[in-house]
Amino acid sequence: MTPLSREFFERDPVTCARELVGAVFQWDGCAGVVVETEAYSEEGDEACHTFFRPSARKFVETHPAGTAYVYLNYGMYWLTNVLVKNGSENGFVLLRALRPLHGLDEMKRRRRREKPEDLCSGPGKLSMALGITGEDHGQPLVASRRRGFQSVEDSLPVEVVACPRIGISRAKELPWRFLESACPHVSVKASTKSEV
DNA sequence: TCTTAGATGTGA
DNA sequence: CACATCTAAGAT
Repeated sequence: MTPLSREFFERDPVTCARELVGAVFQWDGCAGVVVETEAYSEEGDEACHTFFRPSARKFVETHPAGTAYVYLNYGMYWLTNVLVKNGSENGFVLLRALRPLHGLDEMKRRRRREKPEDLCSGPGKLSMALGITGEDHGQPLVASRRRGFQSVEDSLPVEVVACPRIGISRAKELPWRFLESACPHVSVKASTKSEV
């Protein structure tokens, strides 16, 4: 296990989203394997916040790669993203699902659910299980021992599939959702299967 | 297992 | 007013 450095997030969002699947995300006492992500691109992606929110463009300008971008969705769910930034292809990776590893009791308490598959199987659930809120918006997810990503070298390779993103109304066709194939902890099973 | 309606706050 | 969601409830 070695921490992902800022350089990891200084590439394009699609590559980062795909490669984050299989990494471990830890947040204080809780941790889980990333099993589902989505990429959002600052340029040419109408579903990205930067497309219709000046404040999001400002956020990209004023923060380094690896910063948490957290916002409230549908009035009640926090969604957790990582800023990806290399100068030419900026964007975000949305964390959509984890397979819980540590801190299950705390997750269960926050989620008011018992089954492990119900704890982090969706972006709103994930943030709730870990206790991520708007307070964490703008906080770094690199260069911290307790909060951030770890690569797992000695794990078996997982099969990652790409398919269209979920729950958006624009740019629906882009296959920028990445998930671990046949994993019971994802939010929605893969539709159009194309192995990566 | 699936489909549906309703709760809810904020940026533009 | 749209929105990168979730849950309970009801039908199948």
